[in-house]
Amino acid sequence: MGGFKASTGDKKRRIIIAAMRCFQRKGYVNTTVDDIASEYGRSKGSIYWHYPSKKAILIDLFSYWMDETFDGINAEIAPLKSSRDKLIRMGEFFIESLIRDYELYSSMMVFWGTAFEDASMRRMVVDLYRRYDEVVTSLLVQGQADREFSVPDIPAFSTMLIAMIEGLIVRQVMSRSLDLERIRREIPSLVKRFLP
Amino acid sequence: MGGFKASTGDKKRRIIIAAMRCFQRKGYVNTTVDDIASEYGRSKGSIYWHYPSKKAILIDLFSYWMDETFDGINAEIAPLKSSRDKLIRMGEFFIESLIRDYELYSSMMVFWGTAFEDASMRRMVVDLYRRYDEVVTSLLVQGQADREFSVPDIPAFSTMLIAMIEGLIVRQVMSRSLDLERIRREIPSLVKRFLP
DNA sequence: AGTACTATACTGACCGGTCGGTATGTTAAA
DNA sequence: TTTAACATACCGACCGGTCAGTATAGTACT
Repeated sequence: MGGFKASTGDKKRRIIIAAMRCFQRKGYVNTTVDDIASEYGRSKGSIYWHYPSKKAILIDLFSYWMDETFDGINAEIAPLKSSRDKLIRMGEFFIESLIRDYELYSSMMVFWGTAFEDASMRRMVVDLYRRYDEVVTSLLVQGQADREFSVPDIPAFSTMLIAMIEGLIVRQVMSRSLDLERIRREIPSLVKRFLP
Repeated sequence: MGGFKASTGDKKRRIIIAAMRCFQRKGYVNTTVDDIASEYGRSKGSIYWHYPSKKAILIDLFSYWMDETFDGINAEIAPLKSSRDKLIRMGEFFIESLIRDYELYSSMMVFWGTAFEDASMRRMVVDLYRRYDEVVTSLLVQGQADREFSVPDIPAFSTMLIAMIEGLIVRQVMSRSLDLERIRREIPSLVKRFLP
């Protein structure tokens, strides 16, 4: 993460970044294509040369972010052996990302906003859930197989763990008032209670 | 909950219900005032006789729901003695409400959507968080004082418990695919792990 | 080197529909 | 006959999307 570097004359990438900044400041509905164009430093027509619609920009931004997120997670947990440690690291990673790239996460939350209004965006968010679920569930299965811990109901616990992370992100973006450092510190003790 | 009865010729109440149904189907942005009027069974001019703006309807709906929710929670947990039981009951109550009044929760989620776009709506959501926090924190403090359980960091744990509930609601409204009965069954064991 | 041609990238005026909100008139009950 | 409650017709700002034209840079032929 922390990525989104606009270097190589990749126009679409640059437009995505411009859009991200606008969405972050004004939300999706309140951002006009002219806003994006002016942040991009070009005119509106130019935007439409690269993208067929405003929504296509949002979708592209979402896909990009989703890929980056999963690459980040995998890189973080790959070197660890214990499944419990991987889950702890995953939780910490999200909170650290939220602290570091707050603006990014903030702009990503517009997806949730649009998903409540738009079926095709909702499908993308649901796909994201599915991918989170795959990761967490496989870690719970692995840890149980290795006799690291035992959980009564893996799908239910997986769902609840993911829900907690998501809830924290949503809340922080809304209120900007959480003591994230403090929460990060409590993650190991929390996961250990969860998975004794 | 399960309320929102339109009986007493209270026009504003009826308008709120009509708006709720529309928001639930189409989201806030995609619902026009004409939609609300037609669901209300009257014309647009009539809506504007009762409410000064579309947003005022949303805000009124939110306040109404917020009050109902906290009344519901208090009624549920009042008869219980143990703080841990109260927290379990609270969790179960939310899941049960989500199963029973799915449409209601679904329409409430438009607040989150608008809150990402609109500062005044965000303030209302933040106020809701504050009220949740008050309830959960006081239960954790009480339980700790009664030596029922011990938590290392009450604010952090309170935040995470609330985040989990919120995350579950958001996800269910998005995906409609959770096995909520299963999750409800796991709440006691989860809270007991959380608060040993 | 000069010319012709082409693909890419961009401009900005413009259109057309939508929708929140308003102005004005109507009805029915007290 | 007053007024709460509603209907109808309308306004106008806003904005996503279009399009005819322009600029630039690479290529190919002479």
